[in-house]
Amino acid sequence: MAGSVTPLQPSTTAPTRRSRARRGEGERLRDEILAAAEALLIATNDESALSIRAIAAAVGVTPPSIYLHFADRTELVFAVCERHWLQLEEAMEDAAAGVADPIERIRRRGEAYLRFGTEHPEHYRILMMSRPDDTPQRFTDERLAGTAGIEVVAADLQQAVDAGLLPAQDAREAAILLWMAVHGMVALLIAKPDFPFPPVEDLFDHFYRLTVAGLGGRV
Amino acid sequence: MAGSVTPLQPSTTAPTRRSRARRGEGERLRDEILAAAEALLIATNDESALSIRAIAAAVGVTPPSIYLHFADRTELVFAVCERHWLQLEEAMEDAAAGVADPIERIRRRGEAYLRFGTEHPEHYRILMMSRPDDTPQRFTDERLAGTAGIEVVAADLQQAVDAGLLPAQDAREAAILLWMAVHGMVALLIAKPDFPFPPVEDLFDHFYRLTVAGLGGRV
DNA sequence: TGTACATCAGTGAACGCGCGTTCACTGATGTAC
DNA sequence: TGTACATCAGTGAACGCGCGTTCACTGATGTAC
Repeated sequence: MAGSVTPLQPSTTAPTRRSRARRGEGERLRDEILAAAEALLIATNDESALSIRAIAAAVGVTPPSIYLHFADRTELVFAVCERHWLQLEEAMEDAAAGVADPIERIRRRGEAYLRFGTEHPEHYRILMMSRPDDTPQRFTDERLAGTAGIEVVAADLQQAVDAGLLPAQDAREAAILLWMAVHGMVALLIAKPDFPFPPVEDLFDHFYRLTVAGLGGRV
Repeated sequence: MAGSVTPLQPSTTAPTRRSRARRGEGERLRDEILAAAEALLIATNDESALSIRAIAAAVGVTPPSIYLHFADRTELVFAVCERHWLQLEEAMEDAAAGVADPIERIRRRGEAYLRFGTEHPEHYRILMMSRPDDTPQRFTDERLAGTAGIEVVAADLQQAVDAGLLPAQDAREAAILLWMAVHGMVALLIAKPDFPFPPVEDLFDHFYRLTVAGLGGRV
């Protein structure tokens, strides 16, 4: 058909006839590559669609050009992820900002985490569900703890304990437990999208009440 | 080096000089293929190592022979998984067998689930963490619910409610929540093996106490 | 104002790889007569 | 007891694919004189 869409074709996807960057503007391509990669990831919801060739085609450039800006594919994928690391961290921070009750802060962070995961399943998959060997080395574990909000949640828990809202307990371990639990929600929702789960809101609400009660707080 | 091991080489992996099956014993190869696939999966801990060619080599047979018994690669991988589905179900059943207290039964099932996941990470990954499109159609969602123990755990929860051990609640939804939480533990332990998690036993114990308290039971 | 030259963003063609799968075949095994 | 034939477990060679990556190059852009 004449009018049918042929994706991955530069003509439709990329700025018509990309013009070569001027001297000193080499970084422009880098941004375009990242943007195209991100668009591809969102459109296909499939990390394996992020091939050097596909990205190059989407940008409207030949594959070797990618290597002008990234050492290899892994680095590129990492760079794409990095944006989303930050986005996840930010979403959690924003959600908790200005809230006085430490337990409520935790709830909001959890909600933001859940929302991020369900709204960006393939990003979440890459960040948290991919094979360890595929994960670039720079994703250090401290970084991970930070992104997952372990430290801040532990701090909030500690504050709740100090305020007498929760009984004394190992805040860090509890924070890890919460992370694992909310990760389980996100991960299963992503991996089994057709499974007849109850509505996410109900699940999260139930989960939250269960958790707070479990930690010894008043629901 | 003369003595170095070259894996995936039939000579070392497979029965020396596999003899052709006799008439009517065609099924023998099918079993050998599955066994080799499973061995490969365990040895490499990597689903992508399960290529038709690698499996054929491990069995000591040519790639096309695989198609005598499996329609395609997906079917083969599925057949490998099927064994582990059953194994997981069985492990949970065995763990709960003969225990009178419904809450204790749930705990044992959870433990068994956790152990299965940590001991067979790649199997667990395929079953529960892979992309939905990669999952063979026959993995229906009812099947999944059964394997994850949703129904039996829900029944135990209901029994606990009826016995006055827990306050009234939606048993099925609670069971799904438990599944999600324990899945979160397994999935993160698998995906982030280098992360400094507290010892698994501590985590599970903490998790169990939190859960029971959260559900309204006495810890 | 004009020209030679250096710089640098990108190209074009090719490399070798492992993969799933197909196809026409071979040759041992068993069976009918 | 012997032989022709059907069956069936497996083979060997090849297909086309998309991939990451390398290499020598081109040609527009800017700069020095």
